[in-house]
Amino acid sequence: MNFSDIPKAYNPSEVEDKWYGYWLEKDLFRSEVDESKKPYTIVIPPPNVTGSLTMGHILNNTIQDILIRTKRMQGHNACWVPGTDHASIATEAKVVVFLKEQEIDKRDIGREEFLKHCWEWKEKYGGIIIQQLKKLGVSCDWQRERFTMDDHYYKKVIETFVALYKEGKIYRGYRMVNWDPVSRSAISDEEVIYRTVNGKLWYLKYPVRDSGNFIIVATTRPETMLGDTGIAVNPEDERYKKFIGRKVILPIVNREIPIFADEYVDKDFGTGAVKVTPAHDINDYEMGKRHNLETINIFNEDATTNENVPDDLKNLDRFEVRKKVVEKFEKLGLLEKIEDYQTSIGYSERGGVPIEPYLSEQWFMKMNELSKPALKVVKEGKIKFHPAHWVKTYDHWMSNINDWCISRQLWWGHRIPVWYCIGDDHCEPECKKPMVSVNVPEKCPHCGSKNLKQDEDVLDTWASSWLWAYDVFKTEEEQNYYYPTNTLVTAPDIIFFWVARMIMAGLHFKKDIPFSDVYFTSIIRDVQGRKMSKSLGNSPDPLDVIKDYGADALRFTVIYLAPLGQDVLFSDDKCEIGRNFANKIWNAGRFLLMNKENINVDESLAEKHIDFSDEWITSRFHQTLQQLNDAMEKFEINNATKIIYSYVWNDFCDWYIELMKNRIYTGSDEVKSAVLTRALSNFENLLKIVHPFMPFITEALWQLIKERKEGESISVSEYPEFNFSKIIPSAEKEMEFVQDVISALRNIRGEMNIPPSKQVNAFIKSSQVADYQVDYIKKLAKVDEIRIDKTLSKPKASASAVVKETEIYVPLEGLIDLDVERSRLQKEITRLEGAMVGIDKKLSNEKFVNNAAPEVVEKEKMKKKDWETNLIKLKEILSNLN
RNA sequence: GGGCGCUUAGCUCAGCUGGUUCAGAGCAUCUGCCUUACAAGCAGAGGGUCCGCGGUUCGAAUCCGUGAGCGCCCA
Repeated sequence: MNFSDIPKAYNPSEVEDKWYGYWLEKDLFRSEVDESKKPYTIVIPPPNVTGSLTMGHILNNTIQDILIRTKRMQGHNACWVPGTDHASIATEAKVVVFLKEQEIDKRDIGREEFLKHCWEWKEKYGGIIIQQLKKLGVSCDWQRERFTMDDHYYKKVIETFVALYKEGKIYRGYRMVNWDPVSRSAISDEEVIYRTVNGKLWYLKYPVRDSGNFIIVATTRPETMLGDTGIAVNPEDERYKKFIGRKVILPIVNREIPIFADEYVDKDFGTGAVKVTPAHDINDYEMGKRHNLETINIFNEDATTNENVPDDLKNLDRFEVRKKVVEKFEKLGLLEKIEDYQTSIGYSERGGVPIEPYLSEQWFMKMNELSKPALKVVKEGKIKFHPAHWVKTYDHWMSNINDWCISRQLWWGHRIPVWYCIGDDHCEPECKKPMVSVNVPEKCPHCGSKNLKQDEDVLDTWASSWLWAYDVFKTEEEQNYYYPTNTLVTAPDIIFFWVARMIMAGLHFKKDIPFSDVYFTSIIRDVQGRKMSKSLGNSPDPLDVIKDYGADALRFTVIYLAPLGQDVLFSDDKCEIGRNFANKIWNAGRFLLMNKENINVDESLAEKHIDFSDEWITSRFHQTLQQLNDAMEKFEINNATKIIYSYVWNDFCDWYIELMKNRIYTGSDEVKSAVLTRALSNFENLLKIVHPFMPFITEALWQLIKERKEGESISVSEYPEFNFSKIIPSAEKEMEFVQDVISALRNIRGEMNIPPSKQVNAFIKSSQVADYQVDYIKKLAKVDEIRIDKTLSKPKASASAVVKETEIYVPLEGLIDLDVERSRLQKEITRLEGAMVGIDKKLSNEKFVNNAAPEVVEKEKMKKKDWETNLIKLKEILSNLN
């Protein structure tokens, strides 16, 4: 191949599809049970099947891919199970809207027909997100792709319901729930989002029966007065004591309702008297139970008024009826006043409208027993959270957990496996009992009737996805092998919805934790710090970003910007970080490949002609590897990118490649071969540690630098192993010295404004500089001739520097500006003097010398000695400047 | 009201269990360069009372207390 044809700039689009296709074709991400290997398992947080990829998914899945690719290369049996979630309420809402556009109401077409539309919808839009994920380069085992409504999984969800029912952990109850009037379904506490809104407080006057008095109540929801069945005051409230036990006439409705005392009432809120609507407020409901109040439901399922209100107010929307009620009060002269009032209102996460506290028959799961062990494993550290501070949030929620409302008045989802006998005339009282069973019961066990009806409701989506960590594995054998999984990577906003519930399910049904580590990702925001949302239009389409910058660039950038536990402020153009980095790697590879055309690669020379720069880069590599392993171990993935970036750019490219050029261009054939052979091997190691982060470019280069056999891939190559003996302090020290000398010379050039085209010479007063270093210094500092002599004296009209007691002079007859040189030297002297003051203060402080660790004191003394020498020399140079 | 997190260079952020001048990186800025891997680049430079106050300590960006501002979660 002619490597000179390799383009100067990395072009991701040419590379990505090709290699992703190759990986899939060679089935490299397939995992099967293999007892001889240790599994490393991740289950994907299943995205909504009909959703599309967001930046959050990018971050989340990149992290998973980094973990799984690293482990795969390190020899684990890496298994990443992908899949999607049916997202009951979200998907159903979309289909409802879609049908509505064709003027179809789901109630008109019925359940069967509606579900057909849902499946069609799923076929049409499901899988888009999976295709998008593939563009990101993720290494999932696609043969294991699961869907929460697959037959197998569906059955498991149903079996779980039945099992928990039999254990007495699931029950049916008539309760006040969070009702979403748009989807006409109950939702869980966690799906309610509270927002502070500017509302009003209406003061309504209720006439007290048989007296000329009124009681004034303040309310944020005047329309609910139609369902009022009592007035409550605090028993200690002197203002109202005389009214307790009397009745008021409820205006408009003309119902007599009692005035009673209850501790719950806050004397300082409003007027101190509150209206009580047991059917439409959770606190009122509790009070109603305590005082045997009537419960009057005034709303239909869609929050329009029902037959329990006066005729002229029937069938009105809740906000419309509010207006009318207030108008009526005003007309009756019973509206005392209206105040502005800030209040917190619960909105449905899905419907986007205020939720309605609503009494209905629902299925609940008892959480108390399930939550206790789930809290314990996290508090004891059996499951580790990253960052750890989420433990507190988890603890708080788990300790205050309520029973979980698991039924939804929806059709798309896992239909509750409960049947009711609607029997015939022969029904027994027992026939009222629900029949809970995995399979359709043939007949009522009590009356023998075959006239049965299944519960209309489906289960909360999370009541299916909480089994995800094990039921994605279909066989006992697989579950035993892959479960518990290793790491869960997820967004912190579903810590309760999903993480907590998976832990409960895992412990209860599998008797073991579902994963040992949970990585909570950052939240991606826009540059102004706003959450990304469709309505704001501030959410970039990741596929566009991939098109513009490349998947590797996007992956790298997002991780580079995402420290553990911190939000990420993202904009497309930040992907330049990753794109430039990819380009840097590409060109390093290009450099090596171009030289490969003229230089033989000869493995037998790999250990020949080694100098300090070779030892140094190896030493740096192993130090990098050590830091990298450590960072990955601690889930500091963001830190890992910085470690890699710095090694690739600052060590490998800036110094190693630059140093190598001397020998590559001017060495003997054998030297050239030795240097290039080693360089390619070093580069291969570099590619391997970058690969989990940037899989495409590293694969492309890995395939180019050596002949590879069909089916080989960097993604299944062996990860480099840290070797302590490869860290060579002497080589690092020598390199540091050479770097310092070069930097000093470059600094002189820069400060003196000497263009690169202008050659200069240098004098070095030292016995430290070895001949073989001189070539490197010449090349990198662009110096023509270097004279080394430990006795030389300073040449006239020269700029100077002192590096580790070595004096460097650059004669600049005619070029030097003495003022510039003076200020250069003075700056360095000032810096050193400042440092000396600090160190003198320390060392003359007896308490420091006595209390500090001896090695710290020793270090300070050494520093002082070095700086002192340099300082003296610099001052001497400055005073002799001419 | 309770809990959590954040505040370090113009911007975005690193700085682990106090100790190398510890005050850093990237971007942005300024200067000089198309030096045969890379201008998506190279070399050099400028830039900060580490939010305020108090404490512990020989020594604090780092630990403790407190105040202010910002953000998130829960009630």
